[in-house]
Amino acid sequence: MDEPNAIKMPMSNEDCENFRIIELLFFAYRSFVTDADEVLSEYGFGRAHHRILHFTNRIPGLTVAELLDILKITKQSLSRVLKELIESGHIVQLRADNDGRKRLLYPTKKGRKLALKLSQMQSKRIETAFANIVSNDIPRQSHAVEAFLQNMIDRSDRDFLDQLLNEGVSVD
Amino acid sequence: MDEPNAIKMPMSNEDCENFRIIELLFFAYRSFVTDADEVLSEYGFGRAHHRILHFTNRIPGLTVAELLDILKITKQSLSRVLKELIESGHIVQLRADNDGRKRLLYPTKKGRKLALKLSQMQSKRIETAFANIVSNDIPRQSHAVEAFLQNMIDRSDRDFLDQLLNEGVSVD
DNA sequence: AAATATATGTCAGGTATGTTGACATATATT
DNA sequence: AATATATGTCAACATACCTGACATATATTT
Repeated sequence: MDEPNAIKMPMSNEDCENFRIIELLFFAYRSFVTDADEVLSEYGFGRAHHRILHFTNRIPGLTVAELLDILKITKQSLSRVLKELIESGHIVQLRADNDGRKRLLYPTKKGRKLALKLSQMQSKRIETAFANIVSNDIPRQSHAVEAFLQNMIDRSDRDFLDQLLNEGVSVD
Repeated sequence: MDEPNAIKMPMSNEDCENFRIIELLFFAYRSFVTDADEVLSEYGFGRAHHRILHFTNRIPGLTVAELLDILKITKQSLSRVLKELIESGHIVQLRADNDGRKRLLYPTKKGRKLALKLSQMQSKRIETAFANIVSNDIPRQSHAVEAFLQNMIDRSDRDFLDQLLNEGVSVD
């Protein structure tokens, strides 16, 4: 009964200056996190495991409370995933000498190895993205950022998206 | 029975050059997406709704298949969320003239308005992040990227994280 | 010493967003 | 007429988050 009232004009940069950056962030981040997924699934792990493993390796001896603060999730949510990482021998908990309530989290050798493997995969993508920023992107810093994000996106996505978002769709 | 074998050394840049970028991406992206959450929840919407709404506004008249390709989710998953956006009057579907099977997605006035509101929130953070790249970050493009990502992170997180990740934790 | 606060863990149930597999329908194409 | 394509829908399930309530061990305060 309502007439559809469909708006057929695409949103333009006049509406919002940073559409391109907004979208690049979305796709770049997706490619970035997806790198690790395949390896993680071999262990029956997900992204939640990855985050915990990463920060435990990066800040060995951090407490559960600190980890919760970093990840901004609830202890119940952390608990389940952390338990699996402990059972699989990737992380250990040690009682703090100065305060017996605190449980300090440390990676094991196994945990360190996996964390490095995952980080190096992500690092490789980042390295390539930096390397492929061509020098005529320098004049404006925003261009370097834009180029970086663009380069972070999977090749398979990049062409498809560029076509869709830049050439656009006919507005009849 | 197993001795813990806890590793107490933090991972360093020698292990992996881009730890800093990896972490900045994580926190920057989190701040970026969290901007919209509060507004979305007023409508009973989540991030899935946001993504659909965004691309429907950005590419009005896109098909369901194209949207699935962009979001890389299943049609069953899309369906549930899209249905809510249609029922709430943010998106309409119109039959394609040239192919009656296709349902073209368009925002309504209401949908356009919400999409713009959300984009402008995110754009504001991006704008500020660009503006606060100080000029001595220019020499290397990577510095501009790093500064940008750093500036994208919520103030409240930034100081806490900087302390935790740079000054580190005592390794006894 | 007793009361309280802190750090952690756990039980139980709920939500949002994704998945797979099977099947239905309408429209195009061969 | 047969097949392919675009979409929708039913059902069951997985992951990763949530809230609320309660338990336990250790520190700190009174």
